[in-house]
Formats: sequence, structure tokens, C-alpha cells
Amino acid sequence: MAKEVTKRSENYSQWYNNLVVKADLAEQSAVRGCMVIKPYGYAIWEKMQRILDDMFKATGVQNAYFPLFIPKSFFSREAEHVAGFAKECAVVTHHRLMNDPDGKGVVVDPEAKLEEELIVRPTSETIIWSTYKNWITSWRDLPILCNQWANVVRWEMRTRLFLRTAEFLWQEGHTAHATAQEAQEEAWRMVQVYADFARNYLALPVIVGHKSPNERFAGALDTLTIEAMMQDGKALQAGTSHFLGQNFAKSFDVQFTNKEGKQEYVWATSWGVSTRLMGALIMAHGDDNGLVLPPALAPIHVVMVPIYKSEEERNAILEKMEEVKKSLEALGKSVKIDDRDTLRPGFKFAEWELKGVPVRLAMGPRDLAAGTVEVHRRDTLEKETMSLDGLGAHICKLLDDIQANIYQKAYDFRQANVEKCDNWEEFKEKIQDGKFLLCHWDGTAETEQKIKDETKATIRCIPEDSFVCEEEGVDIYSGKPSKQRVVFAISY
RNA sequence: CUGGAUGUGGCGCAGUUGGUAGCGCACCUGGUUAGGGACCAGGAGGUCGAAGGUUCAAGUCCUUUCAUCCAGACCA
Repeated sequence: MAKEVTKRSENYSQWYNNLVVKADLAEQSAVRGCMVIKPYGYAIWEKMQRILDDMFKATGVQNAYFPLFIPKSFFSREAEHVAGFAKECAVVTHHRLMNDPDGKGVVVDPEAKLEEELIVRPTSETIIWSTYKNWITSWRDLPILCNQWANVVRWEMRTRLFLRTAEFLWQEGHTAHATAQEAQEEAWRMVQVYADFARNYLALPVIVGHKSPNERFAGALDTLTIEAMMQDGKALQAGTSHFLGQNFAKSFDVQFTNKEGKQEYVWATSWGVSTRLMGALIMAHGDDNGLVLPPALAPIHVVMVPIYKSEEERNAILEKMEEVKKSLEALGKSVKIDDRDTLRPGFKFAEWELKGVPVRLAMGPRDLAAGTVEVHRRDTLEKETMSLDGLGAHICKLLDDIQANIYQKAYDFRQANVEKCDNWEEFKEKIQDGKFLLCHWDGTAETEQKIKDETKATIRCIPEDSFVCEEEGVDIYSGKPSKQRVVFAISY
């Protein structure tokens, strides 16, 4: 019945775009490169936000909010940071419009030119560190653990719904610490939070590791990442956590007096995940019938579709469904009864599958008479007829099974597409075939760059918690000695 | 910015050698239907991206221009 989405399908992009639009998640805005997130898509994002927010708070992080606009001078304090973002910034130059003297609408008032231009934040390190300067004077003020939920703007050349848009929603955590070790521990703690979230809620197996120097965040000493594999075999960076050292503290002159009474620069981290996670969810689990949502993130766990001919049948079935709905809601599940009278059941089945609702219950006159219901699970598309007795417990278990199965499926897929590779010719072929390749690397940026130029493949990470492989070997490209394997893949 | 392509009802498309615009989906009305995306009948909706030119006549030919998409460079 269901066609599998084949790996490296030529129409993978098209499939993705169609799915995003048809499942009512988001659409392209008339504004260049920007996205409209629709209510159903936003409900999923809100759920992600809530879960992440609780996880952050459990580690002592507090939410705050900083300005959207960054004075150009702040932005340019940290040299590497500017270089990394300069090419994709939106800049505010004026603060007023006026009527066009020629009577054609409005024009920018040339009188209203800003003394200093404002950058629309592409990320908030600079504005936050200029603020932290005022907050920190003593070791007693540390650590500061702040997170903000915000939008940021990066003027990308080519955009793609959820994966790369000119404006996107995210959270960015910014912490300040007294010692390098504390900051490094914080960066590691947060990448672990991301990994937990990806695995347990998104049902996304991810590889945790360090970025190579080439792929690091602009201004970071170390970037930790979670890397996921999509169904076309490409890698998606799903979240990052940076150890910033003292770079920003030095640029913004943020010093504190330590216990010995000496002035010291503060140590920093920053970490973030974005609406890109929505893209990850879609590309990792979706099939040709549409979205497949892990129950942990589904805004609707169970949808109920009544089947009837007459008005009496309809009323009787809806009444019964209301009962079932209440019993499931009492178990903490979110339930929707699709009582739309103008659509046929088959249409509703297809529509809810498209939206990825994990479980569907269908009930018609036959079920009503027999005290049964048809239970359909989205992940496998299997259905069974079962008694209404004990339905609640069964649904709870089923949702758990679905969550586990979705993860397992993604995990198996990844395992089947990760392999060691020690031969350059093989590398070139297999990397195009959508594999993650574990290869020896000599640790130089030059080799990494040459490999990228020849194959588009990049080092996704130097793994820390899966596929760790410390052994002697020689670089796949240069033949120079290497002490461990790293993960190569073509990425989004 | 470089290379390639495309612009025709809300969406997806067709439109022959130039002859005055059509199809599918969606939409509206009425009826029949309803256990996997219903069917029949009727209806509304387009100055063919824009500007200029050739012609008796341009969606179609020519020039200019704008926009979008794909592949590069950039990137969560």
C-alpha cells in the first residue's frame, strides 16, 4: 500500500517541499526567503520549545531577552565572528519613510539616515556580551546561564523551508563562567541535552562530536554538534554547542575579580537549536503517505474518524467517541474527533496520515454494534480491530511502541549506511551514494578542504559518543598518519 | 555574481505553421453517496510577468526589463 521513500530518490527535495506544504506545516512567504509557519506546524514547534525549555531549566538555565538590533560597532569587535557572518546580514540604515515627492507611494526619507547602522541579529553573542559586561564584576556573579527564544536573520542565498530560511526561530543559550573547565563542561552538558532531546523526543539517532576547525562556529575554540542522517543519506547538523573561550570576554572587556583579588577574563559558551529541527523531523521519518510524527511531539496523538450513513448513526457514533475521547484524555493523550460532515472517511484517513498523527481510530455501525474500534498506527500503517474494553491501556502502549519503533527504524537505517572506508576511490563513490563514512584524517584543514572540493563531503564531526574509533591509520586522502576516524558525509 | 530553465485562473499544467485562451485539482449550487483520497449536473474565476516593437491579427515572432526556480559560492 505505502510506497517507501527510496534512499537518494531523485525527487527527494520535491517530496520534502510537497510534504511541508500539504501537511499544513509551513509555506513560502511572499517575502524573499522567508517562511510562514502554519498553525499545525507551529503546534509541533511549540511542543519542542516546551520540552527543551524544561530541560534547560533543569540545568539551572533562565530565560531572558535581548534586542533584535545590534549596533554595527558591537558586531565588529570580534574579528573572526564578523568574518563568519558579514556576508549574510540585514542592515538597518534609516528610521523613517516619507511620501514620494512624485506621488508614487512612500520612499525612504534620506534625512532619516542612522548615525550608526544597526545589524539585524544573525546571532546574539555580541549584543549579549556587551550587556554581560555590566552584569559581571566578581566571581560571585558567575556563572550566568541565560537562554533566549528569538528570531534571527541570515540573508542566505538559497533557502529551503525549515532547513534554511532568511529568518528563523531558535533558542540561543549564552553562559559566562569563571574557569575554562566550567565553560567546557557547560558546552558538553548542553550538547548532551540536545542529544537526549533528539533521541528521546524527535526519535532521531544522532552522533555527538566535535566539529573540525574548518566547520567551527565563527569565534569558537570548540564546537560540539549533534549530527543526524536523513533518509537520502545526507547529514543534517541538528544542534550545536560552542566553547567560546575568552574571545568574546576580551572583545567586550568582560573581566571579573577572582577569589585571589585578580582581574580575569570570563569564559563563555553558546548553544542553539532552531526550527531546522522541524526539517529534521520531516526528513528523518516521513514517508510517501506524509509526515510520521513521534508521539512525544505530535500535537494530536489520536484522531477518531466516524463512519456513518444516517444522521442517527452519526449521532450514536459521535456519542460513543466522545466517551472514548474522555477516557483517553484522562490518560494524558490528546484526542481529536474528526466530525466534519462533508468529507468521506477515506479522505480523512489520507489527510490525517499526511499530517502524521500516530494513531487513528475508526468507528462505524458495525463497530458500534460489536463494541469494537479499528485501530490504525501511522508508522507501520497496520490496522487491527479491537474491543473497547481495555482500549486506553492499549493505546498508551501503542504510542510507546510507535515512539520506539520510529527511533529504531531511523537507527537501523543509519547503521546500514555508516561504514568504514580506507580507499579513496571507494570513498568518492560511496559518499555520493549517501553514506556516512568513517575515515582516517590527518587533522589538517588543507586535506579537509581538498576532500570537500573534490567530493562536496565535509567532516561532520569527530565522534565522541558513537562510532568512536581511536586507532592508528593513514589519512584517506593524503596518506599521512592519523590516530582516529572521523565522520565524513555530504550535508544539508 | 556565473551557468541553465521557467513565467498562462488559487495550485499544477496544455496551447501546433501567429487567427482572439483551454484541461486537471481546488472553489460555489443542487442531488445521489459514505468501512481507504466519491459521482453526476450546473456555475464563478485569466487584459497569458511587465514595457515596447513587427502584423489586418501576438500567449505564440523580435527587443528590453522584472521575477522565480535549479546548479555553483555561502550556510543552523
